[in-house]
Amino acid sequence: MRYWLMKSEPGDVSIDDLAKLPGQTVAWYGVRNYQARNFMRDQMSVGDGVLFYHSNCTVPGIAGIARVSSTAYPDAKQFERNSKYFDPKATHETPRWFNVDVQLVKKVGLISLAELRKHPELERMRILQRGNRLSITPLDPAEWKFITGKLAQD
DNA sequence: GCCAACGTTGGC
DNA sequence: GCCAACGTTGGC
Repeated sequence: MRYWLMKSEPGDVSIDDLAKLPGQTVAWYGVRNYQARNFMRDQMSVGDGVLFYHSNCTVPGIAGIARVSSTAYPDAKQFERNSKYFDPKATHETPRWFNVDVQLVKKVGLISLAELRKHPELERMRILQRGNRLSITPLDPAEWKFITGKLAQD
């Protein structure tokens, strides 16, 4: 059992968008960074905990709790010629990009980035490090417990 | 919209 | 394999 923070731009898929999808589940397509891809492909298991993070928006922060609901499989968008995620070097025989499915567990009151920064317990989180841009980052179990137990409000 | 930080690309 | 140029991310 591992824990992850996964960024989504609410203009693309917000927590409310996720809540409306069939099964409240979304294919986490479009990751085009090898480190983030490897986390999904090599380390994620069904049931892993996910903090759903809103990035690149008015108030960035954690918007909900979710879970990994599939193992990794080839990202369909890499094969779609008219998609912005199309990759001409990817083939069905040797796909380059993978994604898991993510299912909503519950929406929480937004835990802003500013709020996260207030807690010394969280100071080692990747998301709080200067220059961090990785869209998927692992969380320590203690960080997961602190955030879901102490900061998350229904 | 700015811009610092970082990842990727491609010429050599 | 180096590294300059370029593109992207994402907070502010």
